[in-house]
Amino acid sequence: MMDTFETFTGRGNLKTPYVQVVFNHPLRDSFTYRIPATWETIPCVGSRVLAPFSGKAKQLGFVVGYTGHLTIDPSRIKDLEAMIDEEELIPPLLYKLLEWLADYYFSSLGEALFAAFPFGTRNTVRQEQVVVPGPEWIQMIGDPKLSEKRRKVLSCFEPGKEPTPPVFTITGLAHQAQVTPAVIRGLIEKGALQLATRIHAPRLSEAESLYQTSRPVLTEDQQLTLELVGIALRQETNQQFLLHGVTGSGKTEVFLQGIEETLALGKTALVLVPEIALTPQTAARYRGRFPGMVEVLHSALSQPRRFEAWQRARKGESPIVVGTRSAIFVPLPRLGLIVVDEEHDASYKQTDPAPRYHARDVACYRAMLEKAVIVLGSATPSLESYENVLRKKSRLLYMPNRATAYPLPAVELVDMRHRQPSERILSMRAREVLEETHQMGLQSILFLNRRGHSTQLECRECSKALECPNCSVTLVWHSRDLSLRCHHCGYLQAEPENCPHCQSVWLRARGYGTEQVLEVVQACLPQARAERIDLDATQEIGSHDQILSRFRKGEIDILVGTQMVSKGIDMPRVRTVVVVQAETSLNVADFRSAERSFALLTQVAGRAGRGDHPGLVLVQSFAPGHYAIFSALRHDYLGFRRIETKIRRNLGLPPHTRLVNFRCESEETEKAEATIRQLAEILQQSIRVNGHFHSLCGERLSASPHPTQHRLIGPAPCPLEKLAARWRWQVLVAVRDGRERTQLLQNPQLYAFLVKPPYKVKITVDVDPMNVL
DNA sequence: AGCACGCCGACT
DNA sequence: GTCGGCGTGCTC
Repeated sequence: MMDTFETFTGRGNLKTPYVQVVFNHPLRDSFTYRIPATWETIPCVGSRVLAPFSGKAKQLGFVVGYTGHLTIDPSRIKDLEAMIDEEELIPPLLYKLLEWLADYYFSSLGEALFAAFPFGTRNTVRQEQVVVPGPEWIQMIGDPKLSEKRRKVLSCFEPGKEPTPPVFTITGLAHQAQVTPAVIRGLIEKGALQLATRIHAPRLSEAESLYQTSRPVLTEDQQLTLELVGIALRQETNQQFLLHGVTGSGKTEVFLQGIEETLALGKTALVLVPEIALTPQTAARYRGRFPGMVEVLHSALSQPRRFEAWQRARKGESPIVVGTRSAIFVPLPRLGLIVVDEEHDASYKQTDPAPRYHARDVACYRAMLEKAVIVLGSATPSLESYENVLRKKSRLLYMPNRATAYPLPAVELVDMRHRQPSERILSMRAREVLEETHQMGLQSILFLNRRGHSTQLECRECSKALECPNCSVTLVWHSRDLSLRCHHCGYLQAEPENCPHCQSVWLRARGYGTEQVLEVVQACLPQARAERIDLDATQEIGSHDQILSRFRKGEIDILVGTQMVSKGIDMPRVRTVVVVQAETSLNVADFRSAERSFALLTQVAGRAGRGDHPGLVLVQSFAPGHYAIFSALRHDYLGFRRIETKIRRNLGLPPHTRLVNFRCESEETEKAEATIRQLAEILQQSIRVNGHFHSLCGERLSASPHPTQHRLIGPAPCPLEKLAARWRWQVLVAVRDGRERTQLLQNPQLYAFLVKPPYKVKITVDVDPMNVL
């Protein structure tokens, strides 16, 4: 397929009348279509076509190649319906990247291509109708008999009015002039106004002008780092850097000036940011520095908007793109620099629909193909990225000093094992500090990674907790509407009067979440204005951004929240951060839970003391001896890494190996289990180590006598055994490197099993999975 | 993944 | 008697 691709990227010279097309479904086969004889040009590889597929449906597909001879009965071949893109939508290098991606992450090429082009199944080219003055405008506005309403509309286009030149949509103009759209249509008929099509109207937002900044003076760390990145950029070869900078060391400024150098070389730059961090402020900082040159791509954008932004990037009209995970596929021409900010963040890994890719890793491969420089930035680099430094695949850039006036905040541990009953949620020390901070006229943040009021409702008689009927988790009690909710499948029920098991009326709430923390704060400090920011609050009150901007303006004194407070808050008046229960994320059943906890604690602590006051961080914990917690207290990344790396090595887990997770789900747990055992059997057979096979279950972790190639972990029920009424089982395979992984997945017996799974069982393959064990 | 064809329950 | 449930197998 690749050689035909090389030959026929251009068009017009095709001798063979058939194209191969893939669709957005898991089938790996391409489908052959005839190019209608009437077509003057042929569609090129990486462009979209409309084709009749499966029944009477016309489906959008991507052209992936051409062929002259048919392998199936010619009478089954159908004609293409239409050509959607005149030119290739996916340029050759990006196409190559996606072929690699489909192979690496075990998805179909169609899924990969459609993931890179996330604009639905219809052609989304949209041109906006705008109103502009028509030929009769001058004469009409000069007419003294002109009606009041019409005059209002026409005067919107007088010279000197904002915006210049005046551009309105029909509804926009109607709103501006306080008339109905009918008035405007009347004026269009008269020729006083006319319609024009506009592709795009970039406007400088308020936030943007707020952040319009000039280059600040760099710290020594920043200067050195920038110099090294600059040298790499000028060499125009692929080079990978890991920028390890403490919170507040000014990584973003390095990125900004790196982009400046990139643009000066006539190249373009791509910045990836994690999902939650993409508050308008993040993008505004880039837009402010490079007005009119930045496209922002994220999930909240409407499809037409996203498509427009994508097109402008593709045509080189906007040389900078800032975006979340899927922005890694934006076809910027002459890509010179890729930045992956907060590279350790798990939201870069796509979990649900295939392809289950990791945008950071895709970025590294893309940088290689494009001969671009890539900078991964983090205050708490992932072990994988740090390992790449040790293996010389990547170069370390270290910024140990804060760029702000104050050093890293003092972190104080509050050992909750020795608390009074009254201090169940907030220790006396925390109450003191919150009050003191409030009296100083400064702000505080309380962090707890758990929504709701109480984590469970438990019967006092039979001591059973109420569980979700669809998932294997307890229901969380929400005080707002006295409801019980499942945080996984969205199940909702009213608080019951009796225990469903023994009918007892004695139900008690146990465990606490952000709702209860807020209650405690309000009870302790009634004089302070405290509010909550979590998924529920953003859905009830208003957007995440609204709450944050009120916090910034000082309308809120104390903010209680989940992960949402850990990012995107860079506010000078925050003195105190309280981590309500540091070990919550440690209890998650996953081998990365320590790493995630450490990163989260470091991240949250970094919110304090960014202005003119030294910061103070209180960490309340029942497990203060855990290395993730004590390392975070001391801002000791390297110490943490040393311990964690050793543990992972002993267990044969990443970064020393790579994992592939095979998951089975079914309505019946027996079916899922039986299937996963069959799968494990196939995997076991494909392990060619003279019968040496190491099963790794729970505690029984044995070091292998000789280095084995692959090793199975499981099969076992998934950490979330039942989700949305489906039972889940998994088996993990640890392989040493990418070559072994390829060998494993190319086993034809395995492939056959995966493509045709048993009745009513779904199998998913997750390469480099994030939430396992 | 969709979607059509195909064989068994509660409705006009 | 039919409308429609979703089980299963195919899609150039």
